[in-house]
Amino acid sequence: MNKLDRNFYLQDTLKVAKELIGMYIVRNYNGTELIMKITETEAYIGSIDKACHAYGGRRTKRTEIMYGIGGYAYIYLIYGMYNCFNIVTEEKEKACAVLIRGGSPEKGINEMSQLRYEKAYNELTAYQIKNFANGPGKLCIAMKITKELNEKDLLSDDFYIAKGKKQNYDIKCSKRINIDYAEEAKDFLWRFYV
DNA sequence: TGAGGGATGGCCT
DNA sequence: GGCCATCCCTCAC
Repeated sequence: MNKLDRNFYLQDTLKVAKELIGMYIVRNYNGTELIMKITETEAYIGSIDKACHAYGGRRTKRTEIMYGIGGYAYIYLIYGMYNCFNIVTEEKEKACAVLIRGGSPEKGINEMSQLRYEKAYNELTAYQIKNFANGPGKLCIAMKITKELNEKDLLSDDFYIAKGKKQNYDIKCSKRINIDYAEEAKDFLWRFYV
């Protein structure tokens, strides 16, 4: 696969969030290559964004990786049970990131199906297929993305993002999800999907 | 097809 | 001690 280089991640966060649509998350899990096509992202823009963990320059042990240079994974536990996978963007100290909100399985589908439902893919119901990875927590379950991958460099060989074939996606944008606490920032159109 | 609620634990004040 | 960038089941329609 055609791995993205560092410069890609150093661009404007909204641009990165949009261009990630249609690209691939590649992960080597116990010798099996898992590939997920990205279908939904959200941008979180550092100190100015009330929905961002780094809003107002808030800097803690958890958010420290966001203050580093782009191209690293920021993975955290949400609601006590689920992981969310983010990609840090832009230069050091910007504390911006893109949340991967959804994807569709491309390779290693049966392995991912086992991780997700403990069933072979061809045994899944239509409902389960529809809900395979259409949410940040679900996507992380399917690819076994856990805290162990937090702060990992996405230029590594076993966990990275790869360019898709040149395709024209009809990319839509909308408000972000479940950030009602973020006041005016909840209305920013920083969610992208196909 | 959609609303309602419970599970669950790290993080931060 | 309260808050969460979620998911899934149940139940009604």
